Amino acid sequence: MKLINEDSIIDLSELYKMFGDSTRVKIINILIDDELCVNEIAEKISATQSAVSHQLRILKQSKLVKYRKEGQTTYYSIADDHVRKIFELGVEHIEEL
Amino acid sequence: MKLINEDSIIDLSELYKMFGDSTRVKIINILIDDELCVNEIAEKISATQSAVSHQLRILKQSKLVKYRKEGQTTYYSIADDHVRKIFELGVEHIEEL
DNA sequence: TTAATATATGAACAATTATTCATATAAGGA
DNA sequence: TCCTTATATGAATAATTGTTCATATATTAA
Repeated sequence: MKLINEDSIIDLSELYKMFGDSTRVKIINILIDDELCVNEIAEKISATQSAVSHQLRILKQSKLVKYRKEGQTTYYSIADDHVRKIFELGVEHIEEL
Repeated sequence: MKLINEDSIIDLSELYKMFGDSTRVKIINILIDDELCVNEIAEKISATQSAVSHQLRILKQSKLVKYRKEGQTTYYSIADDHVRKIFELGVEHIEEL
C-alpha cells in the first residue's frame, strides 16, 4: 500500500465525512436498493423535509447520490456501486466488533 | 442488501466519522504499514504532539489503531485489515472521480 | 533525587456542521 | 388564475468536534 498525497487525504476525509453523519447514513441505507423522493425519505427516516433536503444537497455535491426530476417530484438514488461497497464494508466491520 | 437497524446506523456513522477528519486520515495513512511512536507521527504529519495524542486516543477508542508500550515510548499501529480495506476502498473511490 | 524525554489529558477556545424556521420556487390541478 | 403539493434554500441557532495551551504522569538517565 503506497502512501497518498496531501490533496487526496483531504478528498478522502471529505468522502468519509459524508458517511459520518447518522442522518446521511440513514438516507444512504434506505436508498441502497430503492429510488425514493424527498418526502418518502423524510417519512421513512423520521426527519423533517428540510433537514433531508439539506443533506441530499450535500450528498449530491459529493456525488454519492444522483437524482431525476419528474414533474414536481425529485427522485434520489445511490450514484454508483462504489458507494454501496463502502457502505457494505463498513457494515461488515461493525458486525465484527 | 438488507437494511440495517437504528443502533447499527449510529455505529456505522461513528466508524466512518473516524475517517472523516484529515488529521486522523493522515495518521492512518502513515500507519498503514508501519508502527510508529507519537512523536514520529506528529513530525511526519506536521501536527503538534498534543493534537496527535488526542486523535490517537479517539482512534484507539474506536479500535482502529492498537498500541504497545516500550519504556517511555508508545508505538501505534493499525488495528486490523478491516481498517486497511476501508481506507483502500475510499482511495479507489476518489481516484475514480 | 533531579533532570530530561515521551505521552496523556483537562479546559478553553475556535471552527465546523446539522437542524430548524421561514420562505422561495416550481409544477400540476381546480 | 389561484391553490396545493413537492422541493430547495438562506439565515439563525444549536450541537459537535478539533486544536491549543498548560500541566500531569511516567519512564529513563545522570
